[in-house]
Amino acid sequence: MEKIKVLLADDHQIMLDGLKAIFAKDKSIDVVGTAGNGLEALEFLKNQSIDVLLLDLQMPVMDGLETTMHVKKSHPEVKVIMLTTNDEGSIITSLFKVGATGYLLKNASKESLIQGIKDAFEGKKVLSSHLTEKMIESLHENPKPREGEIPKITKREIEVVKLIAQEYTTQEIADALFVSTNTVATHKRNLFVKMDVKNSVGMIKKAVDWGLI
Amino acid sequence: MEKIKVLLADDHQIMLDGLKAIFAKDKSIDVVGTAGNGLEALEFLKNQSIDVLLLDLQMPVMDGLETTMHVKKSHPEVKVIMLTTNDEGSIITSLFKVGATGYLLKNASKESLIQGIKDAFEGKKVLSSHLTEKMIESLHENPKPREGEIPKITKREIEVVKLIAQEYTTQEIADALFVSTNTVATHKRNLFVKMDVKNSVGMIKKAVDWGLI
DNA sequence: GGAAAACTCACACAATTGTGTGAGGTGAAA
DNA sequence: TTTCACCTCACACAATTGTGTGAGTTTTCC
Repeated sequence: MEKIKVLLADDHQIMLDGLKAIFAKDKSIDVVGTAGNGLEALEFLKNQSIDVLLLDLQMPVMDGLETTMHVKKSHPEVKVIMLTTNDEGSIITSLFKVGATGYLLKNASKESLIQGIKDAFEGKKVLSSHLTEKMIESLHENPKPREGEIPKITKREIEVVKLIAQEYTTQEIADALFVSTNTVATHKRNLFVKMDVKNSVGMIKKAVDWGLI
Repeated sequence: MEKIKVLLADDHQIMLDGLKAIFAKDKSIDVVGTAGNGLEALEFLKNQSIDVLLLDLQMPVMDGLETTMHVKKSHPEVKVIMLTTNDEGSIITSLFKVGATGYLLKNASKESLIQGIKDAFEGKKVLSSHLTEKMIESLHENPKPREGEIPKITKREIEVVKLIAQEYTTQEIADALFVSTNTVATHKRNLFVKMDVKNSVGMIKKAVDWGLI
């Protein structure tokens, strides 16, 4: 089997040494070079092809995010794994948007680093387990706007809400449901009170929040 | 080290045998019993304590979801990993809501099954890599309602959108921004055209979609 | 330094929304 | 059988929104 060619980029020499030591023990990974910042990494790529780029997020001269953008533009086949100390959720979105393949924390175990590189090489997305945790948490936090605090919305009212969300006017809703505009107005009136909002805009926002529509 | 006590629950005997065979090779995992459905699993728990419950989602008599609820109520310390063939995103939310620790696909590798049990035992959340992929994808799909198709919304217009979303009336917006109501009306007018909507409700829905607010 | 884009405002009018109040009918639950 | 939630409707009026048209400033950018 061909070895996986890896380039390391980090502005701390100690980190580079540590990573090299870790990967030296694995016979399927070959560290073909190191770089002190993103710019150096790009230079390296001009002369030599690699499979995986292990990239520190925080670097002077050119940080991980910017480097990723450039690398994916000039060498789209290279898998980029971001290595970082922090675990801000905010950055992660833009990270994958620019084409990164993975995101690992620096305090990850040797095994997960090695596994991460192998996974990335095979085309898999790589996420620090810590991040996975976070994502799961957000998963069951979102659809929970405090169970008990959602008032009872009746079937008919939900129909009205949905039509309002589709930009129907009161008249159009009345026609669609075969009732008078007065009835629709009453439903809206009741909904405003139940949902504690001032107008249709607020209503639709809460409805989305509550998963009503 | 104490072995991890695992109970398997699946309505297919073959599956149970297969799982037992897989775990037999690992010296830190001890399969202490098997069950053909959720009810049997609950019965088992009355007499013997376990660490991890590997549970099939589709089962007669009592399915995985319901079983999880009962188990977490009577034995909250037990880690439940759901095992399933399908990968519907829809179910996964409720799964973690009722307290499941993990969610793995049946076509997962032996290694990931074993690792999953170990991770769960240590209190980590476990997600099939396949699912992780999906989550990552959704991560950078959401904020991308077709890049090019989002029209240019100006700074001022965004301010207006945000205030509308907060149920401000035109008059209130005018006061907040120190401009006349006519100006606000013009901004709204332009926004309706740009965003191709009929009224404020539609506007706020798209604004949310587009990540404007 | 000139064009284009963004922001501002006016005025008038139609359309729609939101509010207040009152009330009749129906089905399900107690 | 009586209560109660839900759905229905009326009428009137205030408030707000949405539209049409035109135009004067300021920023921004080439």
